[in-house]
Parts: sequence; structure tokens; C-alpha cells
Amino acid sequence: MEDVAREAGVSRALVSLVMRDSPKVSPAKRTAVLESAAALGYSPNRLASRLASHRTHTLGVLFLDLHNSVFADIYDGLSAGLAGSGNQVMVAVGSADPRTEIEAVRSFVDLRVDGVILAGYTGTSEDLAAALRGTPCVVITRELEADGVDSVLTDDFRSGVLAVEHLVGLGHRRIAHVDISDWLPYTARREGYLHAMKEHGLAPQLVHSDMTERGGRAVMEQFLDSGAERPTAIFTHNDLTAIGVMEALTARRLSIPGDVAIVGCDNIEFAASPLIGLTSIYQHARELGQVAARAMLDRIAGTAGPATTRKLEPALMVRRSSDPAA
Amino acid sequence: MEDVAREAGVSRALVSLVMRDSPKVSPAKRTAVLESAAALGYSPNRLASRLASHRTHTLGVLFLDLHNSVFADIYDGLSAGLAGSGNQVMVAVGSADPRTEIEAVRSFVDLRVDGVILAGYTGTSEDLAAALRGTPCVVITRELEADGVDSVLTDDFRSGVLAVEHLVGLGHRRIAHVDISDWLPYTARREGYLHAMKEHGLAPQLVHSDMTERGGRAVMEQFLDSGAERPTAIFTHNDLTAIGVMEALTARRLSIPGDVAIVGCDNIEFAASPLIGLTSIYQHARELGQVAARAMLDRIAGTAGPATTRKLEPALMVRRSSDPAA
DNA sequence: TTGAAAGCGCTAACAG
DNA sequence: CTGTTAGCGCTTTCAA
Repeated sequence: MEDVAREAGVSRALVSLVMRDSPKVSPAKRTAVLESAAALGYSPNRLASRLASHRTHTLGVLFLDLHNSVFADIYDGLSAGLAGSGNQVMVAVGSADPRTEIEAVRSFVDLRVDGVILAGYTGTSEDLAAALRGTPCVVITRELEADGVDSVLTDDFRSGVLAVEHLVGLGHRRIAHVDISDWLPYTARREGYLHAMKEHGLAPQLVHSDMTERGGRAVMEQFLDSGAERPTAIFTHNDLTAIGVMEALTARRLSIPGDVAIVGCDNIEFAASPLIGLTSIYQHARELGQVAARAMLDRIAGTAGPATTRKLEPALMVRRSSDPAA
Repeated sequence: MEDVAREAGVSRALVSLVMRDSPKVSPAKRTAVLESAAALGYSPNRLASRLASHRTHTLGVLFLDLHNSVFADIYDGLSAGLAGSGNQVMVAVGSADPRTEIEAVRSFVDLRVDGVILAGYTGTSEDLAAALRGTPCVVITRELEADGVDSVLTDDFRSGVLAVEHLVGLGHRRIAHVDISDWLPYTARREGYLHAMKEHGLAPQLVHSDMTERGGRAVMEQFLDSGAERPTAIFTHNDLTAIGVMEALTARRLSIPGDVAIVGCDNIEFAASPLIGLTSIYQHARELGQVAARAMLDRIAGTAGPATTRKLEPALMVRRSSDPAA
């Protein structure tokens, strides 16, 4: 920078202003600086500028799992929502391991990111608040009680209800639910399921799995082998699980939806594929990302008040897996 | 840091050493420092430490597309390969847009990452070299001629050959190939296809698409409507495209592999799903990530010599889409 | 507009 | 082992 200043015959401060394209530089000096910068192959060290300016223009984003394309959708929404704001995104993957997640958040904070966006945080709000140290944060797909932390999610309880209503409407009475292991803080879909089942006077039937295709398949195979009475319909926590369940059923030569109807949740791309035809509850993943981005920008700009929760309405997408006519 | 030092009754330098857990600190002082750090809620500003130490312990990783799970596999390999090395990863997504890609690389370099790993770079090696300014780099899934840039990939030419040999072995003679638009620097699979077709004295038939499921589907629908002679087998550039092609065929009530056999490439998770049953060429995505991580660590450590290329052997995974018996 | 000076919060020798 | 002294490369007053 020193060199560029000398070469262009100006002061370092001026070079700094030009590099951040400040409006208060004369066009002549500006081009002079730009030219010598190009000539010397200079580009500013952003570490230094961040340190000095206390702004990083970077948002840390944590994803639960890159294998679930719902996070790719959220990513798309985030980058659309951030477009033109001059912020960049730094991604980390938590893998549903609270230790890894907190480590990632801490790392973001130590790097002084302007904000942290969590898409799939499975830890506690206390740990999060401690790691955050006041850094603005918005949580996607979950409602978290912590001050200064906004939540953006789809009404998961409602999703559970929607699924059951749909299946009951189709005449099903033995409807099972494959949720994700008890310990994960994503229970609203199950609550919705349980609530709706009760409303209809039906006996709930729960099976625990993780949130993967493989997990769903393994759990369902085990279930089918157990000799337990087979449900006529299954609602799963997410689409990956639903696909795993479908695989298990297919492997046992059971027809879908003839023998068992399936309803997933998330509405990932593959669910919509004619090859899969999975009925699913759309949670507007892309929009979640976009809304979260806006929320974060507001919070960084200081125009946001106390922590808010934004909840989107889920939508049922009927496909072959629950309705042969679809 | 000042405060912590005072509180613990030591110098700032000592605090610094403790924070980086250097071995040359007495246990007594160490715990004293740690305690007062905890008491004061201190954690080091890594921006500052990076600036001062000229090491960021961060690798910038660029992915082509988060919607293609092959990149999730590569990510897994990378993080496995980096585990324990004390490096963290910063992810960006290029979306097959050279401008976005170069912007991301430049951003990494301006942040002084220790190295850049590119999984799906579609630009030129000149642009890359310019953006890199000497930052160590390893490119995955592609062979790039630029000094100091290592390449880690699967032998794509061979993949094309494998696909054709497999189909020819099954008796097919009209074998089409859906590649990705001409301008993308990923032509080896097509070259392999063309070469093998020629070897067998067969006439190649090329269809251009992008690398997405939707693209594959659209292109194939258009192709089927065009009235062109239908091939009995199709080899696609990647699995996403293959799935799109399968969707188009299914929508036209054509059977797979009865009317048309399909072979994809990448061997993503869904290809292996019994619901899809797509024959594919395994490119060892996870291993690519792991090998790339090692290559990068070597390069950073300075133990790597001139630019090298590591090429893995692809493997044919036969499934239902090409062989009903499978 | 421009320039000089004073940091941002840490690390890196080196002397003790 | 510990403390001192310089920076890292930029931004920011603030005065000119």
C-alpha cells in the first residue's frame, strides 16, 4: 500500500479510500491510484482492514448436513437474500454434533464475523449464547429462546398436523411416525402428529430414526421384521427418511401407496422427481434462507428490535406415494 | 489480553503463549492465565493473531454446486483428510460461473487463507493463477496446467470408455451421450465416450445439457419429441443428468432398461438407491477429497515438489438401469 | 480533498 | 521460562 501510494504520488490514506471506493476522492487521483495498484499487483489485505475497521462483512453459516439438499435450498435463499449487500458467507458443517457446532460458532465469533446464521443447530440455547458473546444470530428451522437471536422457521407442528389430516382424509387409521432420535431438539413435527392423531381418536405409533436415508431404511427394515402390526401409512420427519422407508418397503415387495402410503417432510428436490413421487410437506426452504438473510441484515443494521420469530405456513404437496391418482 | 495479563500477574506475551497452548509455559502460570481468561470472558481475536502471524490455518474451498451430493461426498473426504491438522475450512459456491468463482478465490486470497481447494472450477488457468497470487492450490475433478497447482481427479476419459464398453458388452450399438454444454472444461468423459465408440466402429450421438437433473430432463424430452432415432442406451455426464433423463423417459412411458438403458457418472448416493437403481461410474468422490486434503497439507508444509496430478481409477457400478438382472 | 499520527489486538524475536 | 520491543497492513481521527 505504501508502494502504491508512492507510485501514485499520494498518501496511504488516499489509497485506502480509493480501495474502499469512497466517494470523496477526485477522479484523477482515483484512476492514478487504481493504475499503480494494478501495475504493482496490489490488493488490500482484508485481514488488516477487518482488524482496523472492526467490520468483517462476513456472515458465518452453519449447516447440519450437506447431504440433505434442503440445506442447498436454504443456501440459495441466503445468497439471494444477501446479494448486493456486500456481505460474504463462510460455511461450516455441524453434522448434528453439538460439540462440532459450538466449535464452529466459536470459530466464527473469534474471527469476528458480523453475524452467525444457524441452519440446523442441535445444541442448547445456553451453549449458543455463551459461544456467541453477543454476536447477532438468526436460527433457521428452529425456535430458540435466547436474547438477540431471531428465529426463522416453518410451523413444524402444523406440518405434522397437515400430514395426519391428509392421510386420515384418505381413509387411513393406522398411521405411524418415524421421528428423529429423541434427543434432537426437533420435536414439533412429532408433536403435531401426536396432537392430530389424538384429535382423530387414533393411536399413535412412533419409530425412532436419525435424519438420513440410510437410517430410515434400516429402521423400517427392522420394524417390518419385528412382526409388529404394519401401519397403512407412515409420516416421516423428513424426506430423506421417507426415501429410506420407501426403499425398505420396496425391498420387501410392499407397494406404495397400495400397502403403505408415505408422507415426508421438507419437499426436497428428489421428492418431486417422478421417479420418487413422494408426498411431502413443503417448508419453503429457499424462502427460509432469504427471510433469514433479511433478518440478519436488519439486525446488523441495528434496525431490528428485540428477538423475533418468523414462522412460515407449511404446504402439503400431494404425490404418488400417498395418492395413486396424483 | 492486557487485562488478562494483569489479572493473572503475567505479561501479555505469556498470555499469548498460553492461548496458543505452547509447551513452554509453567503449569502454574498456565492455569492462572486460563482462569483469569475465563473469569474475564476473554478469547483471542483471531483476526489480530492471523494478521500478526501470517498464518490463518484456514483453507478456502470452492464447490460448484451444493445441490449435487457428489460435493457433499468431497466435503466429507476433505474434512476427514484435514482432521487433526488444526485447519479449518471456509466454503464458497461458484455455480459454474467463472466470475463468481474468481471472485470467491480472490476473496479467499485477500483473507490470506493458507490454501485454496477448488472442487468444480470452470474458469481458465490464467485467471486462476492471477487470482491466486501464489497461494497454494489444489484442483479436484479436473486437471489444470498452472504452476504450483496440484490436481486430484478420477480418470474421466476412462470413465467414458468404461460406460461404452459396458453398454456394448450388453449388446447396445446406438449409444448416445448427454454431455455438459460445450463451453465447460469438463470434456474428458465425452472424449472417452467418443474414443470408445470409434474403437467399436459405432456412430456417436451427442446431446448437450447442463449438469442438473432439470436440464437432463428438459433436454431429453426435447430430444424424444424431435423424432430423432432413439438410442437404445444413454451415457450421461453425471448422475443428476441421468436421473433427469430417466424422468423424461418414464414420463414417455419408455422402460428402463428395456427401451433405453442408462449409465450415469459420479455414483452419488441416490444412484445407489433401489428406488433409482442407476448404473454409474464411481469416481471415488470422498477419496478425492481426502487425497486433496493430504496434497494441500503437504504443499503447505513445503514437502511437496512441483505440481503433481493424482488420478484415481473409476469403477463401474452396475445397477438396474442398464441391466435388469442386477 | 489530503496528509500525519495513532492505533486495531495480537505475535515474534530477543534479551534477561 | 518471562518480559520488552517492534511491528503485521490497514483505518481513522484530526488538522492542514
